[in-house]
Amino acid sequence: MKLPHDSQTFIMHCGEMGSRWGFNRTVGQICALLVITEEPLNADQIAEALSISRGNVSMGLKELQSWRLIQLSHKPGDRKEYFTANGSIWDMGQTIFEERRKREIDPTLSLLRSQLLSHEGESNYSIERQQEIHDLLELLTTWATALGGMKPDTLKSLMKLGSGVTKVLELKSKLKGK
Amino acid sequence: MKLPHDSQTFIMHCGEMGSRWGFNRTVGQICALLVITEEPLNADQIAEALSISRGNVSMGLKELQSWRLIQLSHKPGDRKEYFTANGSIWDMGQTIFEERRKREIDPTLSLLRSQLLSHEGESNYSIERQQEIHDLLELLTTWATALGGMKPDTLKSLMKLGSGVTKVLELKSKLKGK
DNA sequence: TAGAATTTTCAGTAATTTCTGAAAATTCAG
DNA sequence: CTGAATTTTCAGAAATTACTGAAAATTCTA
Repeated sequence: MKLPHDSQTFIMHCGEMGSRWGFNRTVGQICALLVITEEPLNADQIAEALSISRGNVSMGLKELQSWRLIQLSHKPGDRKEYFTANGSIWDMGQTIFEERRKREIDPTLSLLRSQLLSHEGESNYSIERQQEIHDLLELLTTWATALGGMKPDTLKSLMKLGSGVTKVLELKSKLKGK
Repeated sequence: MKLPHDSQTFIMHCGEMGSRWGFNRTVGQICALLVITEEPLNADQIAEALSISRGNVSMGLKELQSWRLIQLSHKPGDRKEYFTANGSIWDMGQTIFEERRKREIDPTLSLLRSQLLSHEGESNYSIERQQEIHDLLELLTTWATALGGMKPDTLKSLMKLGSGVTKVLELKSKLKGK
């Protein structure tokens, strides 16, 4: 399978960015390939398109499944497994956001909870700071969950508000004040 | 310098999480140490507290400065450089958020812009998808910039709204409708 | 300006992560 | 069941990233 030049460029870029996004080069490339390809692809096609080993593709697909970013499908009369990107770009964005929260925030939140439990009442600079981090992460998590629960369209209109949210906030606090 | 057990635990945890947060173990540890320590520390103290080499501390501090997460200070009659965490936990959170946007989103946005420019008018599945990603990232960036510009308190009250934002959104669209 | 104090750099080494390819496991049609 | 098709696993190799420590550079004092 020969890919057009711009697809190549995009896939290679995603490979290079992969590690910054929380996975490795190959996983980034496979994900990009599936996103810009309309038809489902099987592992052999992916391996050939990206010139990587069959085993590596298998591991990459497993990883992408754990991120809930790809979807498995089958073709009649073909025993191979085929894969496509899971949902719209927007859906995938939300999924990545959510998964990263789980991997990057949850473990720390859980550690801080236990730290603070076993030092209840005590008070020194270190504990106070850990408390502050805990509170920030907790707030962030609640907020992220709220956003994650929104339909893409609602979320989109919220984001389009941009800094206009401030005004809406003021409005709200005025109403509440009465 | 002997650190209390809970500080050790926290620092080691941050070291392990470091790579998920976009830097390496040592950088995570140094950052954690500075966050939970009230007094400014110099490079030798950091090296001793974490049992790492002087050179490694130097590199780590450079990295943390590039993230704008630490602040340099001096003591009268002491030529050494001392470091503290830069701002409140909340400030640091905002800084990390912003820096990560620069490192994780901006490069891709810029690549997609040029891809789309050189394929204007054309239309195939791959290009369409790249366009969608571009639009999502652009929206995200605008939104992030708006949030980044808010004072911590404003942002905090926005986040506390949680899913309540939806209601405010409805309110706004009603007002606009009139 | 000399030289002591301090920081930075970087070559070499250590540790970690990723990748390959072949063998093992699984799945499924007949 | 059998065995061919397919996927998964994983030991070892390759590539990448992180760390050390000593030498070079810088900064400051006197």
